[in-house]
Amino acid sequence: MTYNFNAIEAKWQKYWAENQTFKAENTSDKPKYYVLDMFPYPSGAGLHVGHPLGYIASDIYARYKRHQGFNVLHPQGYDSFGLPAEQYAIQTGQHPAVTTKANIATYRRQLDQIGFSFDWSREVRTSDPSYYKWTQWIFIQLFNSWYNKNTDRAEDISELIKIFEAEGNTSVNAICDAAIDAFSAGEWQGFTAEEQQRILLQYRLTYLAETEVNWCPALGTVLANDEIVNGVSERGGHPVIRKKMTQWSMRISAYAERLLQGLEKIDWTDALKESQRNWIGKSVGAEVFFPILSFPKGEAKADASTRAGYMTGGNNSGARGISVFTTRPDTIFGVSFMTLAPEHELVSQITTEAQKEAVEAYVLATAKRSERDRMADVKTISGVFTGAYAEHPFTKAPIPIWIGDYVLAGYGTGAVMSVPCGDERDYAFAKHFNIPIPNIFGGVDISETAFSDKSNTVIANSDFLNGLNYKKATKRAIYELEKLGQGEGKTNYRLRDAVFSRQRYWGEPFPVYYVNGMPQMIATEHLPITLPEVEKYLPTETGEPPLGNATTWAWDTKTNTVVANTLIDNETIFPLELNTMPGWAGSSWYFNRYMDPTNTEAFASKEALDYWQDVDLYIGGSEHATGHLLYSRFWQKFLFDKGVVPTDEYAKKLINQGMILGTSAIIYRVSGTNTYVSLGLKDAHNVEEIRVDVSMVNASNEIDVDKLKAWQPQYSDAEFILEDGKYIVGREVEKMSKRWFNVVNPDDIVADYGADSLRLYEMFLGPLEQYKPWNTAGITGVHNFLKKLWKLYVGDTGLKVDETAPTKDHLKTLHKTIKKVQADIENFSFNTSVSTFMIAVNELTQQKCSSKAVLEPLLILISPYAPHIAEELWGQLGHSTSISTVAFPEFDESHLVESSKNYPISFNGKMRFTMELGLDLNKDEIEKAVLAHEKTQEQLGGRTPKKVIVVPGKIVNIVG
RNA sequence: GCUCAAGUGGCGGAAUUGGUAGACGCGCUGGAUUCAAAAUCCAGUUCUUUCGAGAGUGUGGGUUCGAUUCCCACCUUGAGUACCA
Repeated sequence: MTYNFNAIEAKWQKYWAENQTFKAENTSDKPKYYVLDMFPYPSGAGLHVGHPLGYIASDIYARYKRHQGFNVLHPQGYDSFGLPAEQYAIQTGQHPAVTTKANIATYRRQLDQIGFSFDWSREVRTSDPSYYKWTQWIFIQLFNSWYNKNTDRAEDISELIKIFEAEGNTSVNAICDAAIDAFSAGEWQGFTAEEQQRILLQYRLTYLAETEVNWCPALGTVLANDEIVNGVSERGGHPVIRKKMTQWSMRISAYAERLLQGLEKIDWTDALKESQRNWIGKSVGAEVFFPILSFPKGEAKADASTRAGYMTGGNNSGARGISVFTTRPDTIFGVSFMTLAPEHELVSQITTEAQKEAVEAYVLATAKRSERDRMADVKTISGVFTGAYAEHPFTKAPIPIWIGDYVLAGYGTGAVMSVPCGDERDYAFAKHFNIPIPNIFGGVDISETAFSDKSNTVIANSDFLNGLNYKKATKRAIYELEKLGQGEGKTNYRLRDAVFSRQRYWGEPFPVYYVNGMPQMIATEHLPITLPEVEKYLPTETGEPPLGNATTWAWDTKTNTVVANTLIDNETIFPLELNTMPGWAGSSWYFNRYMDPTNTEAFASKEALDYWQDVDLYIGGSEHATGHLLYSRFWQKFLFDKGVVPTDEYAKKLINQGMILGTSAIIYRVSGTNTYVSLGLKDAHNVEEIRVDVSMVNASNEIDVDKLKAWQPQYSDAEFILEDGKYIVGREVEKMSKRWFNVVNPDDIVADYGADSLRLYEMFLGPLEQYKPWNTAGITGVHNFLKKLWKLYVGDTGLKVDETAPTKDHLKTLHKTIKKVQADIENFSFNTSVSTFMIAVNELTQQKCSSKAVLEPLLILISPYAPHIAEELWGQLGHSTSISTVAFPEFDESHLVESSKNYPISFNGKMRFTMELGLDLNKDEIEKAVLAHEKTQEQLGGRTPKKVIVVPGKIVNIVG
C-alpha cells in the first residue's frame, strides 16, 4: 500500500465537513481559546502559495490547542467590500456582488483543499447586509456619543445635552473640534434645533467636517496620496487639485492616549507597537501665547488663538496674538523670531503694507506646490518677514514674525516659536535670513550648529531658568507661563481624525439622511439600509459619488423605508447619504461577530461575548500596523466604553507572518537577436534579462527548452545556446506577481504533492515572521518525509504496527520529539519542529520501530501539521473517531536520562576532539582523565596548561 | 535623517540561559539498483591544506577560560516613518 495522498486528503476533508469536527460551541466545560486570522479580501486572482502561510500557522496552533483540551474558536470569513470588485464592475458592468460571490467560491475551494480546521458555520462576509447592518449600528452609536475627558470615556450624547441645558458648555471637558464658541444654558435653550445640531456635531465621535482631499475632476473621484504621481493621477495622468469636501470623520484622536497606553498590556511585536506609537506621535510640552504688538489692519476677527475663555485669569485675555506649541518651553528665552505656516489664518491680518506683496507672493507659491513637493524638498530654506512683531511673554521684547513653509498648518497650532540655538531648522532659517541666534545654553558652542541635546542641557541667559536642567526648566517655565496666563502644559498628538467617507459604490451605505443639510440617523430598528442598485458604478456627471446614480435612494420618515428619489419633498421624504464607508469599517469589529455570527438582535449576544471575551492569538500581516490594527483597537475601546464588549483590547497576542516571495526565472537574450544564452555564458554577450514562467524550471535551475518554445510564440523558432547540454536560468527573489511569471498556485502543489506536503513545506521554509523565497523544487524534501512516515506504519502487505514493547531507544526518540515539538509550537517555531519530525522518523526507521506505544503518540504530535495523513493512519490503527481532540502526549524526562556524555575538549576555546566520560565524574576526575588523554598531550606539544576549565555535563577547556 | 529588524555553506535555514558552528532539507558529487530513465537506497559535501593541521558566522575593536550569542563603532540589506516645533 502506497501513500495515496490525494485520496486520503479528499476522504478526510469530507469527513471533517460531514461531522462538523471543528464546530465550536459557545458553552463548554473546557477553557476557551480563540485563534483568529486576518480575513482575506477575495480577489479575482485566487490564492497563491504565499497567502496560506499565516493560516497554516494559526491552524497548527488551533489544532494543538484542541489536543490540549481547549474549546477552540477558529473562524474564517471574507472582507468582501472593496475597490477591485468595483473597478471590475466599471469595466464590465458585472455587479460587484456577483463577482465577489464567485471569488469567494474560489477562495473557499482553495482553502478547503488545504485542510484547515475552520468552523465554517461561523463564516462572515462584510458585504452581507446581515453583517453590515451591525457596521451601520456601530456608526450610529459613534454618532450618538461624545468623549468626556473628565471620565476619560465615551458617553451618550444625551448626557452632553443635559449639561448644555443646565450650565452651557464652559465647564465641559471634551475632545471636540478646536474652536467652539462658549455659550450659557440660557443661550443653548435659545438656539434653534438646527443650531443645536450644528454644535453637537462638533462633539460627536463621528462628525461631518470639511476635509481637504485630492480631487481629480477628469476621473470624478477622490484619490489617495499614493494614487498621485507628480501632481497628476497615476491612472490616465489627469490633473489633481486640492479641494475641500464635506466628509464623515472618525474622532480617533479622542482615543490617542488610550491607544498608546493600551499597547503596554498586549503581547504584540515591538516593531508593530513602535509603528503605532510613532503614528500616534505623542509629544509633551506647552502651548504658549505671544500677543501681537502691531495690527496694521485694525480690527481682526476672532480666531482660534483669541477665542473667548482662552487663558482665562491672565492679564492678556482678549488680546490678539499667536499660540504656539513647543516641546521645549525651557528654551523660551532663546526665541529670536516666530514662524507661521503660510496658510495660517493670521497671516493676512498682521502683514504690514510694506511686506504685503512679498508675503502674498510667497503664500501663493506655497499653495501651488503639492504637499509631496513640499515634503520632498526639505533642503531649500524659504520664508518671508510679515513686518509684524509679537511680544515675548517674559522679556516683553518685540519678536519678528515670519512665515515659512517648514511650518505645517496641520500640526500643533500651525505656528512655532523659533529658538535657533536649540533647533536645527530654526538655526538654518536664522542663518539664512541673518536673524540673531542668542545662546541660552551654558558651556555650549553654537557657532556652527544648534544644540538640541535635552539630557545635557543647562540653561543660561534666561532669568529665572538659569542653571536649571531640561526637566526643571521646563517645569518652571510652564509654571511661570501659567502664572502670567500666557501658557499651559500641553500634550500634542500627531494622530489625525480619520476620514470615513468614500466616493465609491461597493461599500457599506451610511444609515443617514439629510434634513436641511443636517445629517439624521435612521433608527436602528430599520437597519440594514441596503446598498441600492445603480446603472453605472462611476460618479455622476455632476461629480456626485456613484450612489448619486441610484433612483431609489430617499428616506421616507413616515414608512421608514427607502423610496424613489422623485418622491423627495424635504418634508417627510429626504435624500440619503451618497458616500459609502471605507474598507476598514467592516474589518474593525468582525472578530466580535464570529462569536455569534447569526444573531439578529445584537452584533453578538452578551453571553457569547462574555464566554469568548477576546482573541487569544491573532495572526496576520504587518502591513496593517497603522490601518486596520489601529482602527479596530479604536472601535473596540469605544464599544467597551458603551459597555457592549467585555474587553478594551481585543487581541492579547499578535504575530505577523512574513511574506513568501517568488523566485523568478530569467533567460538572457542576446541584444537584437532571437538567440538566448545560458546563465554561465551571458557575460560574453550584451544581453537583456527576460523573466519566464517558473514552472518550466527544475530544481537544478535548468529550463525545459521544449516547454519554453511552446510557452510563447516568440520562442518557437528561437535559438538557445546551452552549457553542458543544458539551458540554465538566472534567478531573482522578488514579490510574487503575474508580470514576473513567478506566481505559484497552491492548487498545483496540492495536486502534485498533497495538502500535507504544502503545509509542512510552508512551515519548513523558515521562521514564520520572516520574508523568505518560495522554490517549488525544495518540496520533495518534506514530501519524501511523509512517504517515509507512511512506510514506518504501512508496509507492502499492510499495517506494520504491533504491540511490541518499546525499547529504550524508541522511547528516547519519542520523548525527545515530544519535548522539542511542544516547545516549538509554543514559541511559534514551526520550521524547527518539521526538522524534528524528520529526525524522529529517520531514527525510528533506523531502529525498525513497530511499537504502537511509540507510533501512536508520534501521530498525535504530527497531526496539527499534517492532519490528513495523521487521521488516516490513526484510523488504520483501529480508532473510529478523529485524532483532532486526542490528548497531546505527555513528556517524560526519565527517558532522556544519560549516564555518560561525549565531552568536547577545547584548547583556548577551540574544540579539538571529543571524549566519552561518565556523568557521575566530578570536576577533578574529569580534569585528570582529559589530561591523561594522548591527544591532549599532542595538542599541548610539551607546554603545561595554565588553567583547565571544567563545566560538568557541558565542556572542558584547556588554556595554555 | 530617525525608528525597528536582519546579515551564518551553492540555496532555505539550525544552534532555550555565552559552552562541539553549519541540525534538517534542497542542490551538487560518487556508488548501488535499472536495458535506460524516473523513483528508491548508501556514502560524501564550509573553506584552505604541504593531509600534520589551520581558518571560519558582514567589517574592525572589546569583555570572557570560551562569543553566531554580550558591549562599542562602522558597512550592507529590508521594513516603517518623516520639515511634528
